[in-house]
Amino acid sequence: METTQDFSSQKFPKQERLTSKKTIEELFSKGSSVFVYPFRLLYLPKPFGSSHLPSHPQVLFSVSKKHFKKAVDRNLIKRRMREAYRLNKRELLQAIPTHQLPASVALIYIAKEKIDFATLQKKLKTIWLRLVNNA
RNA sequence: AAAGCAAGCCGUCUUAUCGCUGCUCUGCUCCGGCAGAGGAGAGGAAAGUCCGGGCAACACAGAGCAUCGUACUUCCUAACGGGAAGGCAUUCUGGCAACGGAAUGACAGAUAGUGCCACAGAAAAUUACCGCCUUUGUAAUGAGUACUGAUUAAUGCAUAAUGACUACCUAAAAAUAUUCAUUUAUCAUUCUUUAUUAUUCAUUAUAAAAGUAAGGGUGAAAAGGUGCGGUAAGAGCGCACCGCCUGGCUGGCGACAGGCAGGGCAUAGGUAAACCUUACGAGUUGAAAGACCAAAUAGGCUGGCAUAGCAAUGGUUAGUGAUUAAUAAAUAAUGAGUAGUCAUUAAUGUUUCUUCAUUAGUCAUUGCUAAAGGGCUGCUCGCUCUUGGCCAGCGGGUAGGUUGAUGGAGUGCAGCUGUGAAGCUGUGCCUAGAUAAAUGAUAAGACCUUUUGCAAAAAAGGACAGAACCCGGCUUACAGGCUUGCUUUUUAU
RNA sequence: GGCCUCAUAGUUCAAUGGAUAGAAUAGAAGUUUCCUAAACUUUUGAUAUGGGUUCGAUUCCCGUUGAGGCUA
Repeated sequence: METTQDFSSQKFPKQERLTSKKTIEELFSKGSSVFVYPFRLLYLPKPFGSSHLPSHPQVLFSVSKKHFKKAVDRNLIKRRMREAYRLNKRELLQAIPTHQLPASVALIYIAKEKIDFATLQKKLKTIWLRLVNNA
């Protein structure tokens, strides 16, 4: 496991995604949030004294069905968000010291219209910096 | 060639980099996975969830009722509210017509019953009302006839009066008769006008009775339609044609069509996407169903150890009592003896032993109970707080995982059967399988569309839309392109 | 994923299949007032949408769109 500490990897395997229903519920009920248009970011810090150190947070991307009725649009935005995170993962993770990394992060798309990939990337970086300052 | 309509088909492509999810192979592994290579990875509607089926769990003797759905016929199909072929109706259209063509149709039943049909209208379904017609009564008006009265005029083998003549008689006269005249009066007839009465006819009004359903401004809809006859007036009352109903016949598997005979038209208005009737069908719930594996945790269960209580049995220990036997010392008595001392006895004491009883403890076994301690009030009940252990096994089961779950009522081609939907045979082909949920992002190019532009080129954009167990349909959305057929127009030969 | 309900003026609601679709309130204009408020008068709907049944549809039936709810 320690060998996968390599930040240079642009991979985004399943361990780095948030899949557990329970932790999602916990995140949405207890997590603190940061808001930068067009995102809202929910995060949950690591449980105190947990022995095993995850090298990366578990991330979840979400788009509201109310704002985007069609599944095609939701899929497109989620894919763009995922790519933005994946391609900038190294930079983003190095910005935060390892012990301060949140355990789980939910990235929620708030805007009501589609945004192109470049600006999406920029906004993702700014909201991540806000998260760093808050933590 | 262009345009329109219809049917069918396709529905962006290529490369690079970085990724995502399965599959196969190889290697490594701490057996959880990891690495490398190869190859695969959204649709015609994947959508809506409107029908139907598979599959699964539960329910279920059978039948009926209720509820829901379907509704021209025959066929196709696993099934269907889908499809095919037909029938009928409506609309449009070609044609002089016969006869076609196209589109649409929730297209069973209103002659089983109930309900509703606003406004208008006589009336919305029983027929009633008005009206028409006939008869009768009454009234009025008009006409005719008759009677009566009045009136006017005319007429008269009428009457009377007067006069004359004649006859008779006579003195004369009167009277009588005849004839004539007169015109007065009366009467009669006719006519004019008028009145009354009666009657007849007509009209009107009114009342009653009978007939009738042709007509009655309306309305979406008015009790078969049109014509002729017929009638007091009318009426299928009769007849012709059309429509309707009934029953045979012929053709068709059938829906139905054709024709014949009869009924004379009624229990016949519309509405069943009003209730309803008839026939047929439907058990309920959905893959987040269901099946399996299974951490952690927990007053689940079982066993063992430990704990607390109660009861019984047995063992053991101790005490007490009784009993039996033994017994040293002390005490008492007796004897020997001055005494010490010695001996004997004692229903006395002590100790030990046997047996029995009882009490207490402890142990074991068995059975039962789980509680115990504290607080609130002294007790009971009640409430409340603390403790309620350790080990092993088992069961259910949470997180999680596996499965269900992707090759099938699949599809291209050919042949055969069938009008066709479709079926059968042969042969070839195909292969998404995610699970907070992959199938992408970026860059470059090609293709297409739009805008600007003479052009070159530039800019913007790439339809509708994303599998979630699977399949058959239906519905809805859709830029653009291709093929075929039909129609129209233009050009050329 | 599955199931159910609803849609009427700007807003909140009403309506038996029967016709100009009402009520309250808001908005606009006017009257009143020195001005405002209050009061009074007038005005504002393609009944979400497209079809069908019916003589006639807000109402009945079908399709589409949107909103809300239930289930796990």
